[in-house]
Amino acid sequence: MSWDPVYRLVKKIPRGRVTTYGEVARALRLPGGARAVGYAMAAMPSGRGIPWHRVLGADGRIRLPEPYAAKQRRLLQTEGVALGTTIDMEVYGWSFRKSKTGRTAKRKRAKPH
DNA sequence: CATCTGACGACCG
DNA sequence: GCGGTCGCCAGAT
Repeated sequence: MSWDPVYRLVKKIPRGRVTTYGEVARALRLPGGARAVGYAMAAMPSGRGIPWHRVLGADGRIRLPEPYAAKQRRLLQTEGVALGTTIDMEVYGWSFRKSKTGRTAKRKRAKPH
């Protein structure tokens, strides 16, 4: 399937920064297709250097089943992302576009790794 | 070909 | 503020 654009976009996410499925879907012109993006992640070939763990739900919550969620949390922590009940998108959130509501511009203070 | 499901998101009660 | 429902796209059965 042609999920290449999705993978490429995810790979573009800087270390220590995260994004949402909806954000990716919008960047790929897939309105409402956030689920499709999630499906793409599930079908993602492992070992491709794709930082899939940097993709979260719009609420900054991990939308993965337990086994994967734990792994994702660990990976994010390794990158210096503060993991609470929900990840602070205003701090670690990252947009593919130049600027968006907050994100890169309004970010509070990313915890120094 | 019809229907359900899913690593989502927004709306409504 | 929270929980439930509907809508979105793609794949599987």
